[in-house]
Amino acid sequence: MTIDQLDVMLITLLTEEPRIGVLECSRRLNVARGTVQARLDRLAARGVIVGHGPQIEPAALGYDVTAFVTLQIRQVSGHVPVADRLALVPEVLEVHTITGGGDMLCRVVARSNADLQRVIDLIVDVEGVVRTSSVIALDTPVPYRTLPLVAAART
Amino acid sequence: MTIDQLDVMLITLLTEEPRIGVLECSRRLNVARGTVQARLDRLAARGVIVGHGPQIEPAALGYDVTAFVTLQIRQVSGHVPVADRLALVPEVLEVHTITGGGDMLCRVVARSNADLQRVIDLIVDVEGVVRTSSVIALDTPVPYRTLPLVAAART
DNA sequence: TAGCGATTGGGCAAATTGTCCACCAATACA
DNA sequence: TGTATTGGTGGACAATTTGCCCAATCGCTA
Repeated sequence: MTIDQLDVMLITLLTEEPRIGVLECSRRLNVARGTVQARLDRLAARGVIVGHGPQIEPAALGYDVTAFVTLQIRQVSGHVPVADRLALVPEVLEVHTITGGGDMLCRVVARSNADLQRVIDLIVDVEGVVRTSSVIALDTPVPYRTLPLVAAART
Repeated sequence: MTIDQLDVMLITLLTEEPRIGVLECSRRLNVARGTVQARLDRLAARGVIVGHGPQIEPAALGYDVTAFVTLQIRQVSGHVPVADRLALVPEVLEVHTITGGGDMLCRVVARSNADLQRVIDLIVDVEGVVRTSSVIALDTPVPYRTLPLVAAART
């Protein structure tokens, strides 16, 4: 939870140029290689870095349409079975339970607006879903990022 | 845009075990090393894989609260200047322009509910923002993922 | 049938990794 | 005050991996 300047620089460096290895990092940051390795191990152990996997762009796969779908669910059986079934839909990228008028919020993608209808129909058909309300993301002026947050979190 | 079985297996493998290199991938998938390299280059060139950077968990940095904030903005000057100023707030992780009653949707994080108020105040203070409406994410039964989508997109 | 893109299997030098070690400085603690 | 503990440094080593080259083969299509 405590992040210092070196951690921030390390994360920033790896975010901007993921291909460079530990050795190159240590050269760029003017520290010993062992230090970089230790820092990365520590960040991973603390759960700050949860993975290094490839980041996929759905639009490049033809899924140009992103939408946020708010669900109202039948409260009786709880939200877990609903979430489990939503997870079976590939186009559902994430699901949250939320406060406010709705019960759940899903991010979904689709190949087109017509295809979005199909995806929404899949969601509506999920047992326990009473009603849905969708908004389409027209543009994404700020794509998902965490670097500014990391910088702000430094001690 | 055309993804085949091998691409899917490669992305899956790298997502699950990002540390393994190209050579190890080729061994696991029973293909030549050059093939794996060529596939990765192609996926990157096509924009399917947009990065390999470390994935950061905001909660591990103390940002336990996630919220979605819908904004109504003064339409006159457009949304670009608003988005630019929102981008200056580290706790704003992403911004979309949307259809429906609201004009923009932001994902924000904060250290606590009280801290969320501070972040929302920062957003309200942005020039052009007329009104905000927030929902807090209580739980995330399906965290962000793209693997099922990748599998579904295969030819 | 000829051409073309993709894949294969191999080879090579250079770079990187994983894993040790001893040593030093700062800090916390009894 | 003396003593662990922690984090960093700099170096060493073998083993592995990378980047880059090549010629041959395969499947498909014009």
